[in-house]
Amino acid sequence: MLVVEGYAGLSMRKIASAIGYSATSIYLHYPGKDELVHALIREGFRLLSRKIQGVLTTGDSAVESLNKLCHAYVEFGLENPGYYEIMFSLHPVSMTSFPVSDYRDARGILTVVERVIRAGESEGVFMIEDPFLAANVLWFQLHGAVSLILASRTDVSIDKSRLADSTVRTAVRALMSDRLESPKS
Amino acid sequence: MLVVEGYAGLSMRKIASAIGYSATSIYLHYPGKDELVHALIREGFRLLSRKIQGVLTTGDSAVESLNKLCHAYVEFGLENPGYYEIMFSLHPVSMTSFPVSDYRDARGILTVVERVIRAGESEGVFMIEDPFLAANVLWFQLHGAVSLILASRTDVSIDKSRLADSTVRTAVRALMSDRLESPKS
Amino acid sequence: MLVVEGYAGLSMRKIASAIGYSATSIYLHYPGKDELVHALIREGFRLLSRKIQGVLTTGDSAVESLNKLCHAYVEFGLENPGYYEIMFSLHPVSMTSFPVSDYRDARGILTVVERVIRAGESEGVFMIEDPFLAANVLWFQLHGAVSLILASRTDVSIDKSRLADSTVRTAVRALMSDRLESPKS
Amino acid sequence: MLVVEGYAGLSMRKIASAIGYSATSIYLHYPGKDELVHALIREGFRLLSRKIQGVLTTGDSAVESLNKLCHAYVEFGLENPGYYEIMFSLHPVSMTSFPVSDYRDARGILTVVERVIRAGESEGVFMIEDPFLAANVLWFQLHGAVSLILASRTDVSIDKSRLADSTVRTAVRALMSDRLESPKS
DNA sequence: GATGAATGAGCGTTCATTCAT
DNA sequence: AATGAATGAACGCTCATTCAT
Repeated sequence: MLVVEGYAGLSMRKIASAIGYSATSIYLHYPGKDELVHALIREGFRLLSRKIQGVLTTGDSAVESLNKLCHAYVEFGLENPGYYEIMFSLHPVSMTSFPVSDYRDARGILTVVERVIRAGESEGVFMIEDPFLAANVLWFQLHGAVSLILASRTDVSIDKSRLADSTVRTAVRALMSDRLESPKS
Repeated sequence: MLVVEGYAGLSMRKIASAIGYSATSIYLHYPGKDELVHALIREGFRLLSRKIQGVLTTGDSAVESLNKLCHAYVEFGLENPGYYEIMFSLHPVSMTSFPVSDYRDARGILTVVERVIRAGESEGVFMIEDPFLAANVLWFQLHGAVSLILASRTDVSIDKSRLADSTVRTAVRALMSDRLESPKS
Repeated sequence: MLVVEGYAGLSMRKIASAIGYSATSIYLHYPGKDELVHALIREGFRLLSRKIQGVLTTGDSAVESLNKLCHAYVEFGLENPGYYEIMFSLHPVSMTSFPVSDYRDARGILTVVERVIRAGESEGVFMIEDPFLAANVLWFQLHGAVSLILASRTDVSIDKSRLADSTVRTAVRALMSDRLESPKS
Repeated sequence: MLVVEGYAGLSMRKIASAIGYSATSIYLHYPGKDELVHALIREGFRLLSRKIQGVLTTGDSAVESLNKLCHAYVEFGLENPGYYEIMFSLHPVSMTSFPVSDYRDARGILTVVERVIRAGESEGVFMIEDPFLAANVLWFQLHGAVSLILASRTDVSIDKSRLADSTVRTAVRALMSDRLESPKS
């Protein structure tokens, strides 16, 4: 349902009728809508996490790893627009009481990126002052692409996969040439 | 209203009472909510466009221009979360029948970026194969930052302005070092 | 509706269908159920107040006044069980945010009683230490009768009007013989 | 549960989780909610009955007995608002099919009162024409006090225990001075 | 004796929209 | 140009109850 209509189209009633149960039945498994969405978010992170873990191969160079990782992320986003929306775009106001612990999985993904970046530093191919900050910026780049493509905000004249490819290439290359000083703030 | 509550908090009733008119009166000016939001989107693009135009100064180098432009964009997003949301994140489903022509303003902004990039090429400081593609990728980077910051998905331990600064710096630098071949797709 | 089903049977939907309107329409006149019930309570007090005022005649002795007043109160309760319930029995939990000012009307009624009691003192027929306290106790007596009769808790073998009469007589006489000391608490 | 939330807060689900059983299990012991509440009502009467029996001492004068009895009743009501509510205020509509026999306990309490009144007559301190009627009126007085205090309808400026004391005193004294003719109805 | 799964009915409420005036 | 009155649809949610196990 998330895929088709996005979060806005996600109502207890619709879910119920979609799965062939009464709306009441959902409340047997989740205390309320918040918790259900919450569970979906966790599931989304689990899927993304698995996909990312699955793509990494020991023996790969840092650049190769990063490339795979970025492509996996973008692919996940484009293939799971509903999950992606609740994971990364759902307005905070709708997310009251969502346990911070559940974002640990998300952090976990960022940590993987960070680790690859550090590996690249060891290999001498990346030169980063603040790997965590760099991981965030990388994430922004990928998210920007996924987000705008999903929101159909990109020019139809450009192929989406070309956009994705360029984004990933730019993102990875940015790390390779990043030998300038970091902000002093 | 958009600023305070975001798109979710935007209802005809609330708008009506906020402007001191009856809800019915809105329908004298807009056929429906879609068209009203549509108008708001145009207004948003007008604001962003004006902000970006206002920041550019003749005589600036391409890099300087690009820096200013990027910062202006990010600033606009962070200062106008509601506008930003409907301009770039609102789910397509809610946007049926939105005339494509209205995205011309948006395109206009991209075109400005593209022009600056071309100027940088003339100056010899940028080396880009496909300036339009590059402009899009640049946009993705900025949007990713704005979007995730607005959605409160960034680690609280990192200062938001530092995130923004790093993003802009990375984005601009990416253009400067982009001397590799473009995708063959 | 209150008459037939009591407060428990008072739902926005039922009201709506009872008056031949949609449930939504009620919200055009009252912000919510609380306020609607609130308005009903005020209306109830207005009715009771009018009934009590209407029964008092200048020239009556205090005892006569009190008798009429008590009978009017009991009669009101028995004839308007729904109103009576929300006025005097509705559980406080359902009454959050009910402006205290609205109970001023209720107080007003008590004040009338108090005034009559003071008049009786002047006439030398009542001897009361604390007229306000006495007015409350009198109220308790009447309310007890109304409340239990409405709740069908009285023995069916006793005629309800006889119960009411006895209650009123006892209540009035209690004031006449009250020449003992008041509590020292 | 009745004590904390009153009848309104009494749901099968809540009861079930409170006693550590499933909601379904309750139906093994009671055909439905009505019967369960019914049982609670009986339990309430048992508690009240025991309290009243326990307070009576052989050797007490009728007046003393009556005083103790009245205080016990009021105390029970104020201490067990939930029980008191279902015993004496619950709307008849919710009580369809409640066997009248179960009110025998209630009657029993009234009978105790009646007996004390007759004892007082023998002692020459009470002069009552219809002891059963008088017992009812006495009950009304006490119930009125309990009911209005529980419903938070009394003026906050008057101490509740003072209200209770005055009520009891008035009630007892009413019997002592009741030497006038009864209604002719 | 006990339960998990399931449900229909109902709740108060909000929404975008229409229409006669 | 403006509005009050009205509505159907939908929302999240709670309830007492049933039934197969």
